[in-house]
Amino acid sequence: MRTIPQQTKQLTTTEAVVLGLLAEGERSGYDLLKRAEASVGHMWSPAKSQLYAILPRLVDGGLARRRAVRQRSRPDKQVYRLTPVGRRALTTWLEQPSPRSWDELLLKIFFGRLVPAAVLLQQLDEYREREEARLEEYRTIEQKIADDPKSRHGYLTLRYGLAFARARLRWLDAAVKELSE
Amino acid sequence: MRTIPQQTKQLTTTEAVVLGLLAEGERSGYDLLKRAEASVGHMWSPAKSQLYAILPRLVDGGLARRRAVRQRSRPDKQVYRLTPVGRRALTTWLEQPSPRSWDELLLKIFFGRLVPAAVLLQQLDEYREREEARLEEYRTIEQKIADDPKSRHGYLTLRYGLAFARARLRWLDAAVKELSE
DNA sequence: GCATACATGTAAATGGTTACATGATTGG
DNA sequence: CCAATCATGTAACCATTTACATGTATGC
Repeated sequence: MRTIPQQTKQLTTTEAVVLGLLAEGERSGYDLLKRAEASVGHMWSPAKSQLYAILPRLVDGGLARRRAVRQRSRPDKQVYRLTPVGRRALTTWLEQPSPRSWDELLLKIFFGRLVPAAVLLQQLDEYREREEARLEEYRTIEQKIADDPKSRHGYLTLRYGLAFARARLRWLDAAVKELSE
Repeated sequence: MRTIPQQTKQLTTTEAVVLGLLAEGERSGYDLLKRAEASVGHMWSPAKSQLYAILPRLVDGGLARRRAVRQRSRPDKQVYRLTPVGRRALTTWLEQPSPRSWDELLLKIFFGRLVPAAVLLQQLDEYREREEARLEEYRTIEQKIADDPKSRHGYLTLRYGLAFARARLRWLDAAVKELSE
């Protein structure tokens, strides 16, 4: 049995996003920046310098392959393509439980077509619990400060928290429903 | 005319938060960590090491003063208090237009009692425009991908964006109303 | 006897942003 | 002629996190 080269180290969010975009097909750094801007960029957008730093790293790690493309009327470019190892790293990232933040959860949903719906449902479920706990916490705080005129400003931000915890739970419900079909 | 010592450099968000908490009164690093956890921590919470790094910097910059407190049954501690310069730096930060993120906007509201309501209303107003633009953008995208089965996952995250842009606008309305009284 | 709260820090790594640098081609 | 697009990077800086380090006092 041969051992498959493994990325032991965890992907950073930015790396995962780059892999996710690369999963659509062969792309140059410039392409990736444009694509990101128009889609996933609303959730996560790397700086140019960071992107160009990451791409060679992915190649070194065996997650992507580079190919030089000659062009006449444009500057030559390097295009990158996912390797099977890279694709595996991406799905592993997608499967990895307990997203650390909403952004991460959303990214996993965004790139979720690469993975069975059950994986996403699990991610959503885990987050639901956290969100419910948070809502509970906010409600406790609310009862403490609701009518205290001194905490007017704090109360405003708390109301933001309450509204958003509830909205997130509603979205989670809808997402679970949608992905269960 | 004497020149007042000025912090020319912008405060980082974490520094602003520390100043904000210090505005409540004299506190030790340990106190600040506890306080943050229970209140502003839901929006912004610095690591321990960062807090302990920032406090001496504030003293160096003339924004805070340090005082050693001897204790019998507890380890001795250092408590920090805002100087007038520090308070000024904080209100300048609060007044500074165009918050770069929601987090920053929320923090400014949270510490907003230190500043006339008009300042906050201006901040809210600026953000409203941005949020309306964003909602517009999302709606444009929605029309493009709504019925494309290939963008099911992207559509889910877009719906998150739409729901939240709308929720933010509702919150902005409520906040403006509340602060206009 | 052990966990927790009190109290403060250092060292190292990392992940990311901003600014700088260059240059060809296309379209108005 | 000028602006925008295509194309790729380096250098410097920064804010922040994680891990390490130490020690007392209180309450169960």
